[in-house]
Amino acid sequence: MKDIARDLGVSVVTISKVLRNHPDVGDETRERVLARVKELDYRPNLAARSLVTGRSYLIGLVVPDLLHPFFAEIAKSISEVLRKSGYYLIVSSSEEDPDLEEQEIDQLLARRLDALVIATCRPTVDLFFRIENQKTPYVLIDRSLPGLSANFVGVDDEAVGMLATRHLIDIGCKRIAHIRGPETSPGIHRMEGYKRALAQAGLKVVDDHIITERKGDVGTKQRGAEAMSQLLSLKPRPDGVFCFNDPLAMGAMNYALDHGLRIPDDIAVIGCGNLHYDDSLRVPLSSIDQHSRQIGEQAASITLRILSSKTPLRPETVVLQPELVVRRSTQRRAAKPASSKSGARATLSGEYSI
Amino acid sequence: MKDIARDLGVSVVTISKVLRNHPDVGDETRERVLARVKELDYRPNLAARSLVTGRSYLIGLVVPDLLHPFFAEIAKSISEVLRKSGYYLIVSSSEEDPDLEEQEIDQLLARRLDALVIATCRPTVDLFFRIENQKTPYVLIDRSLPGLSANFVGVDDEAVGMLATRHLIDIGCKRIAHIRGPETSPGIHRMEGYKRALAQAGLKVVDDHIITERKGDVGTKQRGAEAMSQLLSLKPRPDGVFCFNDPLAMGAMNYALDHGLRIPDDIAVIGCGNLHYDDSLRVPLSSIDQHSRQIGEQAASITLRILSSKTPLRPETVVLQPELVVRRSTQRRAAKPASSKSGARATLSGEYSI
DNA sequence: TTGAAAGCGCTACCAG
DNA sequence: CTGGTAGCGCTTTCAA
Repeated sequence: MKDIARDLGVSVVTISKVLRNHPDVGDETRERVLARVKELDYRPNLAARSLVTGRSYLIGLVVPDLLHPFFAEIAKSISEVLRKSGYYLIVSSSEEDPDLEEQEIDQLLARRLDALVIATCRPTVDLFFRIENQKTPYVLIDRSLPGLSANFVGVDDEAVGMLATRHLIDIGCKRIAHIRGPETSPGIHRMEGYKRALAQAGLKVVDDHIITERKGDVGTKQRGAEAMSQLLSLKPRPDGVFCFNDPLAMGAMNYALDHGLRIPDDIAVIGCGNLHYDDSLRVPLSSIDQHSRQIGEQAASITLRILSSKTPLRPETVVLQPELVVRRSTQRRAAKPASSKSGARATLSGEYSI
Repeated sequence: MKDIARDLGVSVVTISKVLRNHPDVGDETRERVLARVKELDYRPNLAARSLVTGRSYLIGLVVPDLLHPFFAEIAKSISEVLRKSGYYLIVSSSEEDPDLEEQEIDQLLARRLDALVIATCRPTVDLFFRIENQKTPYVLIDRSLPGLSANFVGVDDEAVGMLATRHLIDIGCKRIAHIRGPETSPGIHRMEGYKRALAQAGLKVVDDHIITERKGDVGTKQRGAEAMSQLLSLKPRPDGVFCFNDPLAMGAMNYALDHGLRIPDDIAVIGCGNLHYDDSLRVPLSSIDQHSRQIGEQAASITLRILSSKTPLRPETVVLQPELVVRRSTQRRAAKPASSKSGARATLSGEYSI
């Protein structure tokens, strides 16, 4: 910048103004500066700029696993929305490791980002108080934390559990199992929904029917297979399984099929996530859609709202209603009429905001 | 920092030293500083630091699509390697849009990152000369650009095409089609490999057997279905298809199955990417593994090497050899013995570096 | 319309 | 071991 100033015989201030489209600058001068800037392919140092303005136009996103399509899709939708307002997304992955997540967040805080969007895998709230201390605004997605009043966008996980379980009941399952997720809010609430649906139908909760994920595990597909093997050793054998997510369901289905069972006739399976490959599996998988795109978009909107507001806003919560997508893995002969190539969408659409 | 200095009656310089583990500081002073830092949960402003040191410890990664597991996996592996050396990854997605990619790269350059890793979707080299002008080191992955002598890590795409096509020939296919990829180096070279394998086997290249992706398209799965529908209208019908990647193959298989064909008996299908769900599909999909993890790791190593070298290194090229993974979609009755649950791995392992 | 001076938060350099 | 001074590349403020 100094160089350009010297070359052109103007001051750095003038250049700075031109670069920011400040009106206070003569047309001819502006042209000359622009020409030289283009010539040199000069780009102002944004880090230096944000040091003085106090705004980086950088938003951090922390997810537990970028390889999971659910989070990849969220990253994509957040990024799209932010970009329109000139914000830029930094994505980082905690690999489902609370300690790594802390490091990542520390790093992002130290870089003085304008805001953070976090799908946390931490069990406690302490870290978030520290974030608040730094006055960095943040939005939680997918997973909420009890005792923390923060911005949150996610799906109604209890409804997920109820929708899935009730569907299994509807198609005639009597012994419904649940391969549950981790000890985060979705894992907990989906299981609660499962239990509640059973109770409402007058069915008992059988302890052996609930398979708990061991911690610190990676391959959720293999995970699903192990869980299914446990379930199949039970007698009487369950005739329906609600899986915490689709990768788990995929592994579970594979195991059942490889052991000679028919899906859904011998055992029906439903997952959650409605991933794009669900309809191409050995048996197309019924699932609960959690509206990942919308989660991202809402999280981004809230972030932008906070950033553009002069006064601190009070925390906002957006809970999306899940949606049942029926495919072959739960379509029994005499069951519901609903059916189509891409799966029939049913019930409970819409969203509400508290 | 100033505040701490005032509170403790020491200078900011001392604090700075403590924070960077500089040896030149008294034990007692160090303790006092550390204590106060912890107390305030103080984090030095890394942006300010990098402004003066000229190093941000930030590496940018630009991929065409984060939702694609291939790139997600690369992102993950790069990040893991870099983290160990204290570098941090900024991921951004170009959505297969050359203009967007340019914007993203401009943005990253303006932030003065230490290096860039790019899977480009641009057809021309101009942008990269601009990057070189800025003296920002970069490594190309997956896609190379003719006429550009840059660091590159990728798979031998011609070998991919040959391996896949030869395999189809081996199992007895006579009319082998190719659903090709975009006009980037992998798309081009895989097709060349396909043609070469045909030629080597004395088979003719039939124009109608090569389906070209229309540009500016999104859903590669639907893409595959459309391509397959074209192929099935041919007479005589092809009896084998090599697809540019697995999502494409997934769509193609679905279409064929939905139209009453048997895979592999009526038509064999092979893809590329060896994605984690390949073995769970309606017909488990044979594929060519491109070693995504290794691509990421190598790219990260090269980056680190450049960053730690005082003198500019000359461009490095790493070409990984692809690997055939056989599953049901190409396993015909009387064919190769190779077979196992997770697919049999065959041939050409290893890697070489030029 | 232009630019000189001050300073964002930090580190490099060198004198004490 | 400690700290004053200068300066990274930019923007802000305000006087000319």
